[in-house]
Amino acid sequence: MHAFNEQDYIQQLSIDCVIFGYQEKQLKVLVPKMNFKGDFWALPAGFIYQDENIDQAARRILEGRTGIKDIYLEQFRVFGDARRTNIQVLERLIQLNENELGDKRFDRKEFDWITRRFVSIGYYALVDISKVVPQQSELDASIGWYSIKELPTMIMDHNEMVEKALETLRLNLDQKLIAFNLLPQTFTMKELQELYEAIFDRPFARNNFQKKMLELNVLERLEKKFTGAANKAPYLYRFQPEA
Amino acid sequence: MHAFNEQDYIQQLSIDCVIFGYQEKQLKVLVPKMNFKGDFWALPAGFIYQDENIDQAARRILEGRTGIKDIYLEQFRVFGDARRTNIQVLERLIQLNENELGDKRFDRKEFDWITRRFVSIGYYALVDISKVVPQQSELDASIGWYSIKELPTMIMDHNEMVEKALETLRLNLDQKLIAFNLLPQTFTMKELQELYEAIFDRPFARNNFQKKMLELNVLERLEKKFTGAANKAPYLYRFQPEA
DNA sequence: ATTTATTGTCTAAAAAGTAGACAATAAATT
DNA sequence: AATTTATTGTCTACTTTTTAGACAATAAAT
Repeated sequence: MHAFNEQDYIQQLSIDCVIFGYQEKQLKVLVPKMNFKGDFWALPAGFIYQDENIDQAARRILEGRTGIKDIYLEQFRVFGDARRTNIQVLERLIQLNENELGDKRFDRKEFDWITRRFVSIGYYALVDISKVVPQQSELDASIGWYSIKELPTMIMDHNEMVEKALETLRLNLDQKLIAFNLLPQTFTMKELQELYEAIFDRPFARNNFQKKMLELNVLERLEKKFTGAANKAPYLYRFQPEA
Repeated sequence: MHAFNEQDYIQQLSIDCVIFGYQEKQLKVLVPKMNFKGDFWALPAGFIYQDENIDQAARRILEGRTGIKDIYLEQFRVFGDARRTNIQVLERLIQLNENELGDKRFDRKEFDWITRRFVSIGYYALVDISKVVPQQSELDASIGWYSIKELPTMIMDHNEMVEKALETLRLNLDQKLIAFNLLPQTFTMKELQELYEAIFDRPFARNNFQKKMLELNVLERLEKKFTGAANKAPYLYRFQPEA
């Protein structure tokens, strides 16, 4: 672990990540809760090293929280309001944690660095939850998957960020075949449909959904799945990269 | 004019603008040429004041080059390669202009500031060329509208930026009715169609194009236009904000 | 008054999307 | 082992949208 050294990073520029996952028929977002008194939820975030591409930085941050190397990710927007700063959050945090902090108080230099106005590049990522081993950082009290419909109130503009990320995800889904990144390698047509329904928050017609997906010619049908349920076993499909 | 003071700006973060216009049935981009020996074309760009929203900064830069206050603009992407720096460009520029520069040589501090790695937020803007009075800055030898098909080779990654901007513009056109920003207040259906053809670089069927546009219910038909041509005079249309 | 070039719009044909129906089938039940 | 059950896979008819062709309307030129 490196000591924090502001010179290593680009100043006043950060990356915030909306990490989407899919579980229990719900679209979820990975949100750490900070290890302080008071309810401080914040999206996984980080800074950019001087010698690092911004996409690399996003990957580093994502890997740090999910343990996964190869993650589908995409820029979706820059948040650059002039009053966008951590200072109110940090002051409230310090106030609530005065006793506990003791000599662990923030270093003055670091405090100044981090309380300036920040421009943040928003990335969203799509991951297969079953592959994720959420990595708690030292600053986290916990880290968990929250349904998009029951997100905690996060610091700053992080809730708005999730909204914008979801908006972009929906638009991109119509053009790119990226939903598969949220599923295990093999899945049934029903599971795929339920995923779409979770993302778009609306039902799809089963027969037509299947037709549409198969017409894309990117799904490979495998041997049957034996679910153990009292009915016909559905096929398993696999996303077929490059026919 | 303020003296350059690095403290006023966010460091290592810039804004580059792709300003689209439409003229002579071609989609064009406003590109200044730098006032130095050698061919240095660079997109209109600038930095962000500490107390300024990034969108405001983009507007300021745009107004400075076009003289127009109300401009349609949109973020389209962040360019953040680790090796993204002005230094090669500036070194070549200084080399080519050694004699001319004389004591006008760059201030050391300013040079250091500007040659660091930069992350740049790309904005594209849509303007009615007839309203634009291109504003040459002191650094410009000229500023002109270049057809998207005959762009000069610009510094750094600016040509790639234009490509990405056009890509985003095309995608957005399918969803938002923003093409009108490129036209004068009134226009004929044919002019609108030719604009779309210039943007998408493909023909549209006249009858169906007209039907589609009218079905959007955002065009107000005005009195006829008298073109002076030997044929039926077409209607003039106007974009109708909010029915 | 006639010709010309282009615009505005109608309609038919093709394609895409939507909805209903039913056969197939794996497991559970009898 | 036959029957029942729940769900999957697919077919087809219907609807809507898109595309293509055709033609009347008309302002200026002849």
